[in-house]
Amino acid sequence: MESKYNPAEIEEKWQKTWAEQGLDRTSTDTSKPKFYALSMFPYPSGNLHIGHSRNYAIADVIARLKRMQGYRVLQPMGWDAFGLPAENAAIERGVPPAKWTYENIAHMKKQLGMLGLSIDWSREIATCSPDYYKWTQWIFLQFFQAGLAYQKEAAVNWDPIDQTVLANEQVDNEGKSWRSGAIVERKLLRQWFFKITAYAEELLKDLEQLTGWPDRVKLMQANWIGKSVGAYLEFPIVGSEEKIGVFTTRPDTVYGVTYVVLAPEHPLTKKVTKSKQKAAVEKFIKEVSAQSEIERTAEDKPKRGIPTGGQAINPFTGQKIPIWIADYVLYEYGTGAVMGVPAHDVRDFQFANQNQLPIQVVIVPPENVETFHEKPLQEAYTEPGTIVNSDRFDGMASVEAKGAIVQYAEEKGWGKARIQYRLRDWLISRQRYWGVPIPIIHCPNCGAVPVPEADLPVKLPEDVEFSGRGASPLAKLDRWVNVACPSCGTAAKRETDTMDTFIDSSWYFLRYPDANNDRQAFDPAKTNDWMPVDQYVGGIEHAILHLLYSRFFTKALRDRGLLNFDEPFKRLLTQGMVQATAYKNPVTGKYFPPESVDRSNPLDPDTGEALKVFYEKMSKSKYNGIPPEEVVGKYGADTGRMFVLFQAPPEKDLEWDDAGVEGQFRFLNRVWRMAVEFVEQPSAQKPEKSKTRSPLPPLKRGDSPLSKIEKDLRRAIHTAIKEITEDLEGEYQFNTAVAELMKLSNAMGEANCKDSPVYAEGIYTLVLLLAPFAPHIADELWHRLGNTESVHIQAWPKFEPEALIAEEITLVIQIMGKTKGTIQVPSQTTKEEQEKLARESELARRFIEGKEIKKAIVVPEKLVNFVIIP
RNA sequence: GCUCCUGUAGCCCAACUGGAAGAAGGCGGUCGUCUCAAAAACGACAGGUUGUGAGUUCAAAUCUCACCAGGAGUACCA
Repeated sequence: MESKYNPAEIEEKWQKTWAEQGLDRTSTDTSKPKFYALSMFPYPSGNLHIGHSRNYAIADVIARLKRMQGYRVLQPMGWDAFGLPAENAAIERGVPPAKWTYENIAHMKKQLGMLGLSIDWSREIATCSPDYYKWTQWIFLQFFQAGLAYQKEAAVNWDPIDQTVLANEQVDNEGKSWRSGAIVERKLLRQWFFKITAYAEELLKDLEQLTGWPDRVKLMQANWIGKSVGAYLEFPIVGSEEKIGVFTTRPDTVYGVTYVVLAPEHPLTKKVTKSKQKAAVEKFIKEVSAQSEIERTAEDKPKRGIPTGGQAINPFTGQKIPIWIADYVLYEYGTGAVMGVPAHDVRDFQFANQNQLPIQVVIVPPENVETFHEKPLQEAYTEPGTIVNSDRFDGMASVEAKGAIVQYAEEKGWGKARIQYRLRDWLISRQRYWGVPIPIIHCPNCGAVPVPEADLPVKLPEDVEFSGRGASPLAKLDRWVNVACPSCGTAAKRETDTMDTFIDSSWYFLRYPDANNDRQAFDPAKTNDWMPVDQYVGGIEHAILHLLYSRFFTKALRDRGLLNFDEPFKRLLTQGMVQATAYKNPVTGKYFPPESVDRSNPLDPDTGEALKVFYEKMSKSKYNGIPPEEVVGKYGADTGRMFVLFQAPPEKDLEWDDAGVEGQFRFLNRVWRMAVEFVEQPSAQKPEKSKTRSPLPPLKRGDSPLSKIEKDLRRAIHTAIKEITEDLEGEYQFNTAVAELMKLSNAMGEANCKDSPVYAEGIYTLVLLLAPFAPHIADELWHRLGNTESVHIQAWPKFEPEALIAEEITLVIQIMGKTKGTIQVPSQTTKEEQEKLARESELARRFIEGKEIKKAIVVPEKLVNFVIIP
């Protein structure tokens, strides 16, 4: 038997053994409680780097812990396999997308295998497989029948690089595409949408139940949904039957409205414009529409507007007020028109001042009702206050006036209460090839007709050409496009758009519990049994996108009677990125591979300029991605796992550090040596062999009571069990859990009782506690200790409370909050006894002699603080 | 601009619900043991105003306020 720790050998051996024994298969023993551990499935880009593995290592530790704790655990894996890179590979290199994708999957699956993850591969799914996307199409049809999928013409985000439209969620705050980084353009197109807005209120409200989610993710979703409570009010147009509807959150300011503004795109613009203004208005609209979205909404840009010459009536005051159009009013939000209250809105104030529009104060600060009018307003007063100049509402508090004015408006028929959301419907069609075909046939007689269920899947044709230009390859494929209408038989055409790939990932977690079902998307009984996901692990970048869409899908499918729960992910852990050193020329922006530069003096090999050295997210383009093979080959997967778990708390970014990796390797070596020496030592107290799932194999204990050394070691052992279990069950502090493992190993090394059964208990416990983190070495050592079954099916150790009790404890003595020293006192004494012992101690007496003690503060088992009168 | 997070030794990071100026663990550093030497291993050590300033408290890294620095989200949403 080799006595040196050889990770390459044992890792391969155990991975093979586990596979043969089916150790990673999902248990079907329903007498056990279930635990569904899920990592966000990867896009098969071709290569895994060590950054990805952090995600899987975290989920794997949790899955392995839960298995040892007696749960039946589902930890599946799959591939988010549709998407543009495959298509780009086809355009650039002529490789068919399917071939490219499946080859990448094969390679990445091998890489994942090296990490020793306890994944049930019998449930593997790939979203690009017809077995899977058949059901994506089926779900689309469910949505279509429920009125949740519809077509409309809308101004949409067009990505000029990827040649497709994008959903709002997929455009960042700089107006750039999430994928290509291109500035998106506005286009008016007829597209497919999912009616996610129908669930706006529930998506917002149910965030409250997600107590296992990080607050910031919930906050981001709440902001994205953007609920505003206010009123819809109508302003009749002078000389017309029509009215301008506006949404406002400040109905309490309606008596201060001095003008109304329409968005330039607003259809009423043409009707209200007087002939004198026509030319100027048209010119203005042309200028605005020529601007890009970002130009138009730039922060420091002055608000530009122009009068239409038309007038409206403020029904509350009966006054005639001018109608303007301005670029700061967004057509897409609310009604595309706003009421102007310059006295009480920052933007309106700025706009009114620029354009010499009147300002009417209707709310004043409650403390200076009398004097507020004496000076002209310097800025908008947006705080609550007392209502003035508002007829019957004068003197009312503005917060109360909100409701009163809305009620009054309802009585008079001028408007009503309204809740407005920022969330828009989800644009789901994409003008690309490598995605799920939308199962719709457009018939000249019947309109949009769903493909009958029996004809699913609508397969993606494989013999297509990729030019990379113009319309999607599907649109050019006549023999695929032309089809008879399923309803009336007339010559009709297939929908040639494919679905947003975020649809594929909005339900994959529902498929895993029943991944090989060829008759249903999933058997509701199985999915309802396993769902919701107990622990979901993934990147923060999906805080809105994937996580919001999945919540929407869950609720929509629940309402179709397919699911019996409201939320898909009970607990969410958003892990930080793994960063590595990147070398960049700050002038040219070019990155260099670390091996091409001198690390002590990094210079650009081409120009000789000094390079900037910094940590950045691992990526191919920055030459700083570390392939798992490199780490696994050098130190083994166990070391790699230990490092990413230890180096930083899971939600924080982590900096790759070669020296730190070596530190973990050293630690595993130390554990190895300790266990092997124990096995080889003849005098060691080996426990009886046991096949049972008892917390620990029963130890042979002598009759003699434990020595102090043994008691101290035992306390260290059980403290480690307690701390590590808490770290893994509560807030997921893998970094401190690993530190506890190290502490235990240090305590073992120092303990001078290698022949004691307590030492044996320590060895066994250390290996068991190590198992979720470093599964290979743990199983190898477990077997070397004489066990015949895997460490991973053993019961997780439980700490014994009495083992934690120390005989003596240290009490801190403070005088006026200043520490003066410590005394040793017996443990398990009362607060009063502790105070008495402290008071009588020589240490305290030195300070309190002859002084009056005002009071003594006792923190049990910790300190006694005397407050004295000097 | 608004909202949120972070700020502890050369570096990464601990510190339970406020409770020791002995702050866990790791990396790096220094010194020693071992060795012909080195690596590995083992042992020992290393003066840090807990970003700054104020406040609350018997007691503050921990609570409050202001400021500084870094990061994230969001941005004319009416």
